[in-house]
Amino acid sequence: MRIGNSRVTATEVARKAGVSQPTVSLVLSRNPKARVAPATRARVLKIAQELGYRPNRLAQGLVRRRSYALGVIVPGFDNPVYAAVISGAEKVAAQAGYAVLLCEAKGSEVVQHLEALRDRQIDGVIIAGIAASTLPAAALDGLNVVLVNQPSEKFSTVGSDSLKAGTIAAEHLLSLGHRRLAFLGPADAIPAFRLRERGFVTALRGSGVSLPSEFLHRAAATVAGGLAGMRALLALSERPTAVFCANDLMALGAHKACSVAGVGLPRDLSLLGCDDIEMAQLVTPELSTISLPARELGARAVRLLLKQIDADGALPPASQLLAVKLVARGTTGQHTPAQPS
Amino acid sequence: MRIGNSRVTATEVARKAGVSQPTVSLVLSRNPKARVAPATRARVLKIAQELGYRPNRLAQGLVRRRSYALGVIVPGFDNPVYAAVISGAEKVAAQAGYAVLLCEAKGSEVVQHLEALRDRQIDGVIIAGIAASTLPAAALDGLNVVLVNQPSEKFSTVGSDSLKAGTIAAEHLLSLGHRRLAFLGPADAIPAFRLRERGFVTALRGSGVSLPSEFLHRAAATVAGGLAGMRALLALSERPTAVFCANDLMALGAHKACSVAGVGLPRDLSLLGCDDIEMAQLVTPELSTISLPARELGARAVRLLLKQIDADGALPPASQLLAVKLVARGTTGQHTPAQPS
DNA sequence: ACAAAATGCTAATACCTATTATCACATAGC
DNA sequence: GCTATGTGATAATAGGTATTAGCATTTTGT
Repeated sequence: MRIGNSRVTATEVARKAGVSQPTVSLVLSRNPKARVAPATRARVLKIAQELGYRPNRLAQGLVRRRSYALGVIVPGFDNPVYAAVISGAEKVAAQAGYAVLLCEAKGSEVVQHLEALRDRQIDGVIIAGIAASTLPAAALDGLNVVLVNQPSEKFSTVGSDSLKAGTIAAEHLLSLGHRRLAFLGPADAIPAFRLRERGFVTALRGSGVSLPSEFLHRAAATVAGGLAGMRALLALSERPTAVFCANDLMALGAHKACSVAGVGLPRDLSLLGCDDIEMAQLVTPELSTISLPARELGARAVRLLLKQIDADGALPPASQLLAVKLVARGTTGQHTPAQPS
Repeated sequence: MRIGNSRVTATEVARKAGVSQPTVSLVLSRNPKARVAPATRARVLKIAQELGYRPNRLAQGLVRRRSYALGVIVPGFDNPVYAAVISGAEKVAAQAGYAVLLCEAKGSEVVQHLEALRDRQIDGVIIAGIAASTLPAAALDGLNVVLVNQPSEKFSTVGSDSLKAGTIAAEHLLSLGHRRLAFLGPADAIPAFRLRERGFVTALRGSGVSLPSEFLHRAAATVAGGLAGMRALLALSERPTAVFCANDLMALGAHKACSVAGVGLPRDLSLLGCDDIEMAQLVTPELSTISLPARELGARAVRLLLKQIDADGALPPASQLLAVKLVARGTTGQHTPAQPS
C-alpha cells in the first residue's frame, strides 16, 4: 500500500491498530524486555503486514546511531580480484541487512570518500588494495576498519598469505630448474604485491640464487604494465628464464608480450602469475598462477567487521590469513638449457 | 575535532558561535532566500570549519526526504562490462555527492534488494543486465529508474545499440564470405542479448541467409557457457564457418573451445564477440568484437537519473542510445571454401 | 479487602537537520 | 512622532523511529 515514494509510517500503523506509535515500534523491534500483550502484538503485526509497513532506515539510523551500511573502498574494478572481493562482501552484508556503499578511489581521493562515508554514519569500512599506511591517521580514526590483503598492527585484517605466495612461486620455479628468475611488480607500494615480492626474493636468496636489479622490473599493476614490463625484460641481453608477476593482470600482459615477441611459453620462458582470475585459463597456454580465495576474503572481511561493530569497537584488531595454493598450468615448465643448434 | 564516531552537531556549532541551530543550518544550506548578516555568516562558517562540522546525512535525508544515494543492481561482477558500468556510475555519482549502494542480484532476489533500497529511502536506481519486464510492476513503482542496455516504454534507458550490434556482426561476417553462420546466446532472456540476436538474425534473413535451428545455440552467458556452446557447435556434422556470440565472455569461452579442439581461428572458423572487454585483446589470435562504451553507459545512466530526481519524477521517460562499433581483430577472416586435399 | 507486585501501554523525549512562521528591532517615509 | 517597511535572527515544528520512565490497570498474596 504505497503511493509513489511516500511510505507507510509507524504512526499510521499505530492509528489503524488503535495503539500508539511506540507500541508499534516495540512490537517490531522484538525487544525482549519489552512486554506487549500477545493480542496487541498480533493486531499490530497484522496491520503492519496489511499496510506493508517497513521502518524508515534513515530514521532508525538516526536514533540508533547506526546506519546498517558498510563502505567498501577499492582502487578500481578493472582487476577481477577486487570484483570478487566486493561480490563476497556484498553477499554477506546483504544477508545481515547491511548495505554496501561502494567507492572507487586512489591516492588522496580515498580520504574524501572516507569523509563522505562518515557523513552517512557508516558503521564500518573495508579497504582493499590501498595501503592504509599511506592514509593520514585521522582518516580512519574512530572507524571500524577491516583491511583486505595487507598486514596491520592497528587494524583488523583478512588476507591471503602473500608472503607464502612469493615463496611458493620461487620454489616452483626453482624446482623446475630455473636459476635466472625475474620479478615483475607494480610501481605503487601496494602491500599485497610487496609481500609477494618479498617472499619471492627471500626464498631466492635462501636458495643462493641472486636477483640482479635488471630482473626486478616495476610497472603499473595492469595488463598494460605487464606487457611493457615483459617487453623490457625480453630486451635484455641476458633474458631471465622464468618470470613471476605480482598479479595475474600483469602476467596476462606479459603472456601477450611473449606471444607477440614469439617467445614460446614455457619452452623459452616460464611465466607465473598470482591471483588465479578466470581469464588465466583462457589464454594459450593457460597461465600458471597462485590461487587465492578472493570472494572468501570479501565475505570474511564483512563477518569480521560485523563482529567488531557489534562489539562497539571494543575488540582488539584481529587477523585472518587464508592459504594460497599453486596452480601449475601451461606457462611454467622445466628449464631446458639451450641446446647448441 | 572528532572523538571516535561521535561527531560535531549543528547545535554545538551554534552554541560556540553564539547563535541558534537554525541559523547554522541557514548559513550552511546556502539557501538564497535566507538572509543572514555577513558577519554572522562569517562567524558561523569559521566555527564550523574549526570544529570540522559536517552535516549528518541521515538527519538531512530524513527531513529533506532525500537520501542522496542511488542503488545500482547488476546480476554479477564476473562480467567486466558490469564492472565498467558500475565504475562509470560511481564516479559521476560521487562527484554529485551521491553514494552508490551496490546490489548483486538475480531473479527474485532483485525484488528483495529493491525493497531494502526503498527502506533506505533511495533516490533512484540503476538496473543493468536484468530484464525489468520480469519484475513485478510493484517492485519499481514510484521509483526513479534508469535501465541500462534494455529498451523500455515505461522507464528511462541508456543503452548501446544492441540491435545494430547484431546487424553489424551479420554484415561483417557476410562480407567476409561466410554463409553458414551461427549464434551463441544466453539461455536467460537478457534484453541486450536478445536484441543482438534479433539484429543478427534479421540481417541474415535480409541477405537471404537462413539460420537453421542447430546454429542457434543457447547456454549460460559466461565463459563456461561459451565453451560448452562452441563444443556443441563443433560437434555438428556440418559446422558453421562463423559464430557470433552474444557477449565477449561467451566468445572467449568459445575461443578456448576452438583452441582445445584444434580449430584454427580464423582459418577454420571466424569468431566474433560483443562488448570489447579488455581480455579480448589477450587471447591469441585477438578476439574480433563489437565495442561498446560500458563506462559511459554507467556515467550517463547516473546523469539521467539525477535529472529525473531533480525533476521529482515529473519527467517523461527518456532514452539514450550510444553507438557501437566493429573492432575486427584476429578471429574473423575471409571464408575460404575448403580445398579438396 | 488491601498492600504489593506485575502487566500493558503511552507520554515524553532524543536523534539531527531543514524550514516556515514569527518576533524584535532598526530604518525609512511623511 | 508615528506608521510602514525591511532586516536578521529565533521559536516552533517536522521528519520517522527508538527508548526510558511512568501511569493506570490488573493480578497476586495473605
